Amino acid sequence: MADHAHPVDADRVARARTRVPTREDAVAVAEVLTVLADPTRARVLHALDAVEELCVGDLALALEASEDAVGYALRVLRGAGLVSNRKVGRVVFYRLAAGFPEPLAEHCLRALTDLSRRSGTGGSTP
Amino acid sequence: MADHAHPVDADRVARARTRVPTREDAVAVAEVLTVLADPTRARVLHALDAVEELCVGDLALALEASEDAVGYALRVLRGAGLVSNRKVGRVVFYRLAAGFPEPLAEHCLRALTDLSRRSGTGGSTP
DNA sequence: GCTACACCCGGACGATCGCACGGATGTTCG
DNA sequence: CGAACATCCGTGCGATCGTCCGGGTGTAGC
Repeated sequence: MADHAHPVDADRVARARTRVPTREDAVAVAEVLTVLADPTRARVLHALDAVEELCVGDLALALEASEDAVGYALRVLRGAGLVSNRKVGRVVFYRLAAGFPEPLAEHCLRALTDLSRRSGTGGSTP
Repeated sequence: MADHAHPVDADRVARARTRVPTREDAVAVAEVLTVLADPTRARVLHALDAVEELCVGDLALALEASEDAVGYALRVLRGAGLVSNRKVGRVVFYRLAAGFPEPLAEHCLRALTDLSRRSGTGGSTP
């Protein structure tokens, strides 16, 4: 399947092979990250982390986003099992799911927020 | 601009507003995460983290991916400033960029790998 | 010089994503 | 009982993404 049969560093290739995750695993990770890699969804998670619960309308107010956008974001987050909802009357309150991907994901978000604030988006330092 | 003028929990909304990142910041984070949220790119980073340097062809061998896919992944990673390249003759060696986004990103990747291995993609805990 | 090689680049195609729009569901109030 | 409300769902559009294809650049060896 490879276009050339001449590994320059056969040793390193073999070593790398043992430490590179399976494509299957990588796809799973990518799916989780794809869910986090959206401005609206990330902000929804931050908001839900800041306060315990919020309903859809209030969430839209807090994020200054359209209710459609928030609704779609919540739909995706729910599909990924990251948030859970509690229905009280005609209002639906959302919160972070009980088994939220460890505080690690939140760590990840916060760390990257800090990072992006420091160096900007495409900034490199040659 | 909001469709309804009746916040259910005006207090929580105000509190959430102070802790939710700017949309601008969220976009920056989303861009970084989008770069990581791809099976090929994530595996490239893992491989480069495992061994010091690898050239494109060997990288394709280690990942069992087409050279085109690896080439595109490296192009994107380079554009994001996550990898740097060293040219020796006609071979180009890639490594993690000197100012790699802290080991945090790698932490994040590893943690999510572990997570995805435990519960799968859409797994809930009944 | 000329061929083979390792890699890069630009365009094209299919797939997916995020959001806006319309309609539908269940709930509260007069 | 009927109207207003908060939210959900399916559809469509514009944009972006990832990969494949063909051709190009610079180097190593004969």
